[in-house]
Amino acid sequence: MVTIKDVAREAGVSVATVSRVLNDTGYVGADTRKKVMDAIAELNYSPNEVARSLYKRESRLIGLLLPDITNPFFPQLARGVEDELSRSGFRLLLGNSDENVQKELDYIQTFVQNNVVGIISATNHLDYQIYNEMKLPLVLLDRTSEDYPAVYADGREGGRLAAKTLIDKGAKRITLVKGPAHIKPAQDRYKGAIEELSQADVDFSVLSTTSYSFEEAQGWAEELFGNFPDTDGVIASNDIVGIAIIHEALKLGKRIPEDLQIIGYDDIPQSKLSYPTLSTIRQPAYEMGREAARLLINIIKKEKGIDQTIEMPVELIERNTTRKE
Amino acid sequence: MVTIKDVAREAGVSVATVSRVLNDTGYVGADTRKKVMDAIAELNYSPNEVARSLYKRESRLIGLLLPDITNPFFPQLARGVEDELSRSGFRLLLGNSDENVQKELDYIQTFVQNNVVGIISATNHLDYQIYNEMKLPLVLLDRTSEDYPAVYADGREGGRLAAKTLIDKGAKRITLVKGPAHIKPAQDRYKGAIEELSQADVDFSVLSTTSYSFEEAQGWAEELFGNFPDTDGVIASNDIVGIAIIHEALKLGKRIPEDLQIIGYDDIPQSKLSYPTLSTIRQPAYEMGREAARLLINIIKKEKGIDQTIEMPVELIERNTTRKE
DNA sequence: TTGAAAGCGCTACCAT
DNA sequence: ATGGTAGCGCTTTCAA
Repeated sequence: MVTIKDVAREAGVSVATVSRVLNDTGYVGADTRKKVMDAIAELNYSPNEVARSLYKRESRLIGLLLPDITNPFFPQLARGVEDELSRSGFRLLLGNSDENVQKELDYIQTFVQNNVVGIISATNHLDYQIYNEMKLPLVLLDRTSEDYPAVYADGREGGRLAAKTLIDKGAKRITLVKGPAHIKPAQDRYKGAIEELSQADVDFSVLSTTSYSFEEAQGWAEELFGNFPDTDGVIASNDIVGIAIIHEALKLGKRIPEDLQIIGYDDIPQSKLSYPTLSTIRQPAYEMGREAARLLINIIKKEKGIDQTIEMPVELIERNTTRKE
Repeated sequence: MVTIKDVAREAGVSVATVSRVLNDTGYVGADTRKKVMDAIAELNYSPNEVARSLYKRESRLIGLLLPDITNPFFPQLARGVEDELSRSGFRLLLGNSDENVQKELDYIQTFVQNNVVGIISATNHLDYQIYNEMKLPLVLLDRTSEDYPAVYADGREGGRLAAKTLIDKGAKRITLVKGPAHIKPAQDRYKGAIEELSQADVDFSVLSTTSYSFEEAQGWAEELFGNFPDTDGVIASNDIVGIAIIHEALKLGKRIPEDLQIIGYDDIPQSKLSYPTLSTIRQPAYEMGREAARLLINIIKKEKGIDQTIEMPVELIERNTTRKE
């Protein structure tokens, strides 16, 4: 390992001087600078971030806490975060919490132990207690909050939009799939949809579910048609569930969208590869990730916009599981 | 920030003693140990990993380099890696390379600068030069290699299996979708399929593609039926492309699997949510991730099995895009 | 404009 | 069994 000492020796100067050119701080003579630069190039030196971090008590690392990267909504978020962050030279320490408080705490501890300079969390379970105690900048992602800066999509509006779309397109017996109770954004959508549904001249029922997972999605779909066989419009809790419902409906011989309309939520990439392609409410996941990263960087740099809360717009994507009318 | 000094003071002992109980090294009297433990609990102390890392010249961090987490095959790998790694107390520094050499180099530099104790790379572009120069333990994932320990699925066999399946089930005019040239595992599959195809009594054509992405998958599908409208069996380069092909085929009014059989590759979670559900060759992505992590940990601990190369089995998953017969 | 040296929090060696 | 302390690689005073 080549250290700052080696560079200093090679350049014939002190380590202090090398540090100065490295960080572009304080006075350094032009020729001295050149000697140092040459030595750095010669030795192919790059500074040890750990030593830096120890002295400055902050690293160039940012902690990202996700429920589960295996759920296709989150890679998009993560990618947005990473792309934006790396523009400012930050890197990502990643953790999946599985909505498990202990795992979440473990990761937060790791983050703190490694001097991360900020945290982005898309987690749903934890109460703020722990976040309050640590003094690190925190941005919540895919999550609203009174207490912390947050980036999220307008779930209430999304729910309304989903319901309104189905109503406008003539669905009369709508089934609303209610997402997991502990996931806040899922409840927002639900509420939005209920608002719209209860004011309209339609029948509607609710199917409560407890997960978004691939494994269970098919089960929800079966349950749905078991309980509400004559439904002609489904508001799915997300695209995965929506796609599972398409699948089940086709198996039962229903015509989509003639007999049954379906609208999803999220607009994950594969929703345009379903057959028929899934109409859905789009959350701009990648952009949400970027915004969260941007916000966190601002906070770190103590620039304007701190404590901001950014609500991203939601958008109807009309594909082929809703009628053209 | 509470440091080892604070604990020492609180417990009325020296920092050396605290360090000993922390690391369970050397002699510590039972009562002293208790005092220290109490002080740690009292102060809610947890050691600064950065300081540790600086002294020991190694952290508890491992670098994971992926082409693109947004491609649904990789989250599975990543999750397997993370789950296994965290059992041994390691954490993940994540980077997406986009198969871009510069990004890859940047991440490797970050890894080194942060004293990671090992690297797992699922990248395709880089020549080994850079990996050779750094002395860190490296495990290649989803990638074969003469020079490094690697975990991969048997692509050759997978390709053969895919081809054999279609042949056995009576496809006569098969189109083989060849994956991106720079992706080694894609070429292995291709070769395996060619082997089988060229020995069988079937017509076959090849469609060359340059990406696996969602965005372009539909384009490949259109091109496929444009060039080979009467094909009755498609070996897709992966599941995403396979699903796009289902989609396009249905649009063209083809019956699946009566007129057209399709077989995918990977068995990503959403392949069982397509309609019809996609028959495919399964790569055990999650397990591959775990194996890679396990292997790396062994190497780090200098245990047996170093330099191992682990070939994971591939498996035919029969769903509804192939005939039952 | 430059260098010497203290110190970031920790581990491990050498004493006792 | 315990404590003192050097040193990991770096940054930042303070002096010169």
